Amino acid sequence: MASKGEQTRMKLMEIAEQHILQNGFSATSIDDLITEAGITKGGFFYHFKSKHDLAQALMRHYREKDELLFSDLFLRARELTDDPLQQMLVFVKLLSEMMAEIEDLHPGCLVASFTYESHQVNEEIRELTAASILDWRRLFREQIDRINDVRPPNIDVDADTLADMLSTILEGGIIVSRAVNQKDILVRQLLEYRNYLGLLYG
Amino acid sequence: MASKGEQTRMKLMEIAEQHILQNGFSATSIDDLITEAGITKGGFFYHFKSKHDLAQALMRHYREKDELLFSDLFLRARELTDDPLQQMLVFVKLLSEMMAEIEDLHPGCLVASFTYESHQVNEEIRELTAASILDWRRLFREQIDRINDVRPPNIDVDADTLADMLSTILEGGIIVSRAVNQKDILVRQLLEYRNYLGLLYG
DNA sequence: CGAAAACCTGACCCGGGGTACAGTAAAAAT
DNA sequence: ATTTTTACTGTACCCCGGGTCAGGTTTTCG
Repeated sequence: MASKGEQTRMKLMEIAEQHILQNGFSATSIDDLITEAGITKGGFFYHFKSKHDLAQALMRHYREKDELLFSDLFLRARELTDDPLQQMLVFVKLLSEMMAEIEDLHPGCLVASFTYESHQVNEEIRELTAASILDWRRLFREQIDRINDVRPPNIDVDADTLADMLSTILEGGIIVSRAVNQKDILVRQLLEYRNYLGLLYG
Repeated sequence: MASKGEQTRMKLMEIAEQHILQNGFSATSIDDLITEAGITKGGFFYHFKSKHDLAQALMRHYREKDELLFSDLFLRARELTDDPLQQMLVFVKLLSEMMAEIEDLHPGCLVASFTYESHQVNEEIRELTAASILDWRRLFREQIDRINDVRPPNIDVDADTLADMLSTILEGGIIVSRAVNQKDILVRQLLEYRNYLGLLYG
């Protein structure tokens, strides 16, 4: 089991994620975090040597977490069907269901948070946000290549662009959903991506 | 011509927009703005009664500006063709070209900035961000309705969702472009929306 | 049991941020 | 030309945030 220190560290990271998604990185004060975590300033700086250090740890952690999540959803999709297109359609469906099931508040993404505060974070964090997006591109693109191996698309599209489109709709859908305070918009947008794939390969 | 006060006010708003898009609202200090504008703190508070007041003025201004811009692009599209679908395709094309032409830095959107700092801004600003998105929905939806009047789509899609998809791709495309530092991604994503429309009504 | 390592406390520093306001210069109005 | 309005300047205030540090407590492990 996790040591006491690891638990506190994790707790801080979870609290920080929520704060950053609602308030942004700059407006997330260490005071807020430690108050909610029930520790003191010294305790915070025992775990993280600075606020940026926390942000880096956060990005690293959620990059891994997303990789695992997406891989898992693909695995589940591949158990249901052998057709790459169907697998992709199931993947997006599962993803949309996950998004719908986030109970409290709206879904958010640290990549977007840090991107809109890019001048407030250091180079390592910017690299991590870029790396996350490129992870997703690679993962989605692999599946799209598999689809293309089975049957060509009805019109000529760039595989990377089609892969990025899913990230784009995720990030954009989150913003539009939150801006108008309607959670179902994100789900609908993801399903619209499915429609596009259907027409492209149907 | 604009009075001296109006000019300074505008200058402050322009500087503030850039700062907010790069650093976020919370990290945008009044000191930064007045230094760049060449005035002092007192001068700032002559024009805006608070930082939030500036943010509200900004959102109001850019909501109007976007409305005008989008309307203008539609007008230009309607001069080129009478077919509603072609008009929409031209509109998106013009929009993508505009985005490509922003010389310095990457495109950004205040709606996204404020959305990811929603707990840092007041209710009026949140209402203005929602109103902006709903403006776009109405504008895009009107055009989609015209397309549907001419010919039905090949698959059943919700007109509002299809309208929101353009906002989604815009917002998402901005984030993905900025995150990986490749401006052409946004353009490609917008063109992908065109492809979708093409397949949907082709 | 005892020592070493891990974990945390709480007071303090320092710079910066938003705000207020009294006074001043420049522009506009009469 | 004089008054009035507009557009500021300069300064002082207070709080808040990131970060430091010397020491205290709790775990872990031999």
